[in-house]
Amino acid sequence: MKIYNTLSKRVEEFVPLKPGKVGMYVCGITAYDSCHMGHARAAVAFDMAVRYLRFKGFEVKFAKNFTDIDDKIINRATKENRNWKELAEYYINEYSEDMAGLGNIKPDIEPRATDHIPEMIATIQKLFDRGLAYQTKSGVYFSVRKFEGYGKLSGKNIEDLESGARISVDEEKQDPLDFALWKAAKPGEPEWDSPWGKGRPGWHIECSAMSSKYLGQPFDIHGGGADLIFPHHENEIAQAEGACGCQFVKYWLHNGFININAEKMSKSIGNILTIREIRKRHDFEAVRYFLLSSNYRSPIDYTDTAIAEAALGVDRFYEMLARLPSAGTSNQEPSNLGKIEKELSESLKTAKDRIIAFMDDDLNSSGAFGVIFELVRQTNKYLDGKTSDEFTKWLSSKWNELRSAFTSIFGVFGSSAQEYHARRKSIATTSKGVDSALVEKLIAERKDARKSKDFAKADAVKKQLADLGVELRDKPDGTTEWKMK
RNA sequence: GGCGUGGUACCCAAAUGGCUAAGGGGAUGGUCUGCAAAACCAUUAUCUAUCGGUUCAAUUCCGAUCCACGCCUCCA
Repeated sequence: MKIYNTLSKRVEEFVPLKPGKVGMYVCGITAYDSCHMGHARAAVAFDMAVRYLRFKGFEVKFAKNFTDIDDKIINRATKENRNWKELAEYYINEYSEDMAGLGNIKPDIEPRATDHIPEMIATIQKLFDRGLAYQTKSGVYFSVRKFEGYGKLSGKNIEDLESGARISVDEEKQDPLDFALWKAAKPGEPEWDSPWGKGRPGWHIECSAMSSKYLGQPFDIHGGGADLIFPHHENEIAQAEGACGCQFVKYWLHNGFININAEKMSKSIGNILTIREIRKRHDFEAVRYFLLSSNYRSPIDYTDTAIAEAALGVDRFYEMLARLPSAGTSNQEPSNLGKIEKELSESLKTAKDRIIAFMDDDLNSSGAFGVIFELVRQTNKYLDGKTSDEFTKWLSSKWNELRSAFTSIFGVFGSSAQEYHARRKSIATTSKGVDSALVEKLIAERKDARKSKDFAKADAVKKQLADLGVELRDKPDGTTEWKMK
């Protein structure tokens, strides 16, 4: 399998450091506010990566951190007159709920910065020992110029960075590029003891210290949003490699950004879309399908229309699923197949390998979805024509097999059609304020009208329902199903 | 200014040095249906931003141009 490594800027063959095992660390959140679609995208992208690696048979140890001490947390806590620890705890819980709601698998380890102060202090001490750190009145800093190779991840060189006008000049620092390892305590702020006086850790040091602690050094994969490449990940490398004298991470993976209506999502524009807000309006499978329908490295544009279109794709899948008999499957492929069966059979047999081929090529999820939908069309085509019990049974069992693989890789298409429709209906009626009881009552009225062949009345009721956004489907057995358009 | 990414049909989005340029959504016509819905069939890119080059052959490789976007400051 191949993955794109930001460090080499090319797609590389993935070879773990220890055969069969993968250590993976992804930057989580700073717990000071509700999480937004950007967090959702990063989380889903790396969730897919972990799921796929496990699908391939790797034993994956997956860690994702929580930054629970930071300027932003302190500022917000002060502003809202809350305890900083309680605030962080609150948003960590919210994040965990959001992630579960999106169908992400919980990381094996979720280390928190404040639980690892001694590890960070030890790392900083090593940097002192190696002459890469120095102390000033405001704290301890990393001496960027003394670390050979600074800029290798982001492709920047020190001179370019130096000449950039946006670097703030701090009199205390020996060089404007130097960054804080330990911040000296300010009155009223949380503080810990250290060999350099009371204070708190800088932002970057936690990831270097915690990832190395749980995954060793070097470890296989480090992921995060593309915006973290510089300075965060660059600094992580400098600290970890500076302290250890060995390589930090073999493969660096970065997910692309999400825009909102073609605009960058930012607090100043005021277009932050939180995960919980989205989850009220859309089913998680639609959100996941949307996020996975383009390459994890490309920027994507969020619009409500885009999610609605993704939802139609998911609908299409479950419409097909509902047509397959759930009971009575067979592993025996019948012989004597017609042309349509033969074609379908061929596709069913090759689907898994085609999906794997796409995913092996830098996690090409969109290609993998294409395989599934091609199969959906062929399956529908078969079911529309002459069917045979034997073939249908075999078809069902092949789909079960495929679906279980697909679900384990992407975390979608794993519900039953009934579950899916119930969920979708509940979200749609709630978000649009439609009363299910009223809908049922109107459907009953229409049924009576149809029975007495009063089609004018039946259509009038139908129109009334359509105005509510309700779409009807008359089943052959005389019952009527409905869903929200 | 430095570094980087991308421009594929009405929209989203894969792929590829030559074979019908996936898939989803939309649109139009048809089959089915009391009417619909769903599903299926047909049509919807003689062509992959533009201009050059390499090649027997390029959308795919190289160069230039134009356009869009990201990072260089906290940020998924």
